[in-house]
This record gives sequence, structure tokens and C-alpha cells, in this order.
Amino acid sequence: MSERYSRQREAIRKELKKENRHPTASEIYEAVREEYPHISIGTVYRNLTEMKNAGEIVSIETGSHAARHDGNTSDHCHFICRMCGNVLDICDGGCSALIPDAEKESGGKIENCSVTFTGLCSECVKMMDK
Amino acid sequence: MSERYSRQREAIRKELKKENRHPTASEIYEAVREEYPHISIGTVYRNLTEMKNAGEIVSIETGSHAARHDGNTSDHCHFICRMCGNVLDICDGGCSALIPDAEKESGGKIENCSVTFTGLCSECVKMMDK
DNA sequence: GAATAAACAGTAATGATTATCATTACTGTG
DNA sequence: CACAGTAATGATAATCATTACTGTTTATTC
Repeated sequence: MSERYSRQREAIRKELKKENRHPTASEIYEAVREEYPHISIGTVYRNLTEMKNAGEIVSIETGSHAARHDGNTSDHCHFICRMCGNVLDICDGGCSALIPDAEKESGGKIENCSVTFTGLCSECVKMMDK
Repeated sequence: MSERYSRQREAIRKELKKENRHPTASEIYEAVREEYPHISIGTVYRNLTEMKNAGEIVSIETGSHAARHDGNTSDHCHFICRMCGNVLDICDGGCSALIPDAEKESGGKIENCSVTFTGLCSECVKMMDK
């Protein structure tokens, strides 16, 4: 029934499965365009929303810039450099451990936990010293 | 030199100091407008950005909706209900405890840590049962 | 290989946020 | 107190990410 195959979605999935990448919607768009020059940015957004709802991917809000997407849904945190905007995985694994307590306190149903660090990455720290 | 007094900024500050509120820029705009009907939405955004840079307030990215702001900068987490959009404080206090390890792993300088839970608040869970 | 509906491309619309610029109003000095 | 200097403002245009719409294509079922 529901989900029907499409090469565009397949290409988007492939892009999100590359290791250690956290692409924005338009980065995905540009990458997939190499193979499917006619893909529409709307198609990218629609599929990202669907995959997110399906729990297949996770999105990272950066605040000032476009949201980034991560095909790795294992328990890990993110570090966003406020200088260069790069996103780094922090494999601390402490995220979901916080859920039980938080759920008790809120009285609701917690479905997801996101831990985001912001600051300067090692590269940008070096730049500052100069 | 630097920061000069302004009544508009004072009014924005006052709005952010009210307990347990997490207003969006336009909610602050509407509230301050009662006292200063001519305040501009741009003034609200400019002051929010400055206060954020000064570490005086914290902003909470909601993903799909407008960013929310919190005058309470003490170590606590947030719970965003994906149904009604409300933001709840979770006084878990586990955020900054994660920083040292994460800093070591990243090799950079971590300035901030934000822990956000998403799911359904107690009110919305009740709604679902019906 | 036709019928059906999901998915698409292309693009307009929206909403949040930022930038611009002429004007206003704090603040220190004579 | 008048005034000069300049930070902050109001109004609004511009930008950017994201969503919505519409007519067309294409995967799937028979």
C-alpha cells in the first residue's frame, strides 16, 4: 500500500547514509542533482519530513542556519561550531539515559531527546589564537 | 560607551523575566506593544540577539516553529510538546555535567549545552486517549 | 497495456529572521 | 541647559528556509 518506490527517495536515502555527514536540505538537493538533474527541492523537503516522521532520520536545529539531517539514529550528541557551522558527532551516548527522569517530571510522553553543544571546534579555536 | 539605556530593551527584559515563560519574538513584540505601541519587531529581534550574545538569555530552537526565549539561564532542560507547541522546564540539571567529556572528545571549546526533549505533554497525552 | 493514485517538478506563497536607512533619543561635555 | 556625537529605534525591504499548490509523470495493480 502506502510507500511507493521512487528513485529520488532512494538517492536521498543514499546521501544520508554516508558516514559523518550532516547535510542541509539544499546540500542534499545539490548532491542528488548530479544523478537526477531535474529533482525538485520540494521533493527533498517532502521526503525528509516523511523520513523524520518514520524515525528513519533525525534533524538537528542549528538556530541561525538551515536544519541539518543525520541518517545515524543511534544515541549520540552533536556539537555545532558557531564559527564555521560544522556539525560533529559526540559519541557520549548519554542522551536517552536522561529520558526516564524527564518523563516522570513532565508527566507526558517523551519520544525523543536531543543534546546539542555549541562553541568553537578545534580548527576554529586555532584560528582564534593567531 | 557600549550599551546605552533604552526603555524598549528594558521592557523586553521585563517580559523575559516573568517566570516559566518561553515567549517567541512576536509574543514579546505583542506584549511590549501594550506599553510602547510603536515598538518595531526588528527592535525585538535585535535586542534578543544581543542579549543572547551577552549570555543574558537562552534561545530554544523548536524546529518547525519560531524560536523561543528563556530569561532563566540556570542549568535546566526543555520539553517541547509536538502537539500543542508548549515548552516546559525540566529541572533535571544534567546539562552542563556533560560538557567536560564532550569538550575532550571534540578537541574544541564548548560554550553551551542544550538538552531538548520532544514528545507529548501530559495534557496532549490525555487528548490522545479519547 | 490501461487505470489509479502516489510521487514528482516547478514554482508561488509563507513565515521567521536579518539588513538597511533615515530619524529619534540617551548621555557626557562645555 | 544646549548641543554634539552616536547608539538605538521604527518602518520596511530583503533574505532565506520551508511549505503549499497544481498540473504532469510514473510505479503498481489488474
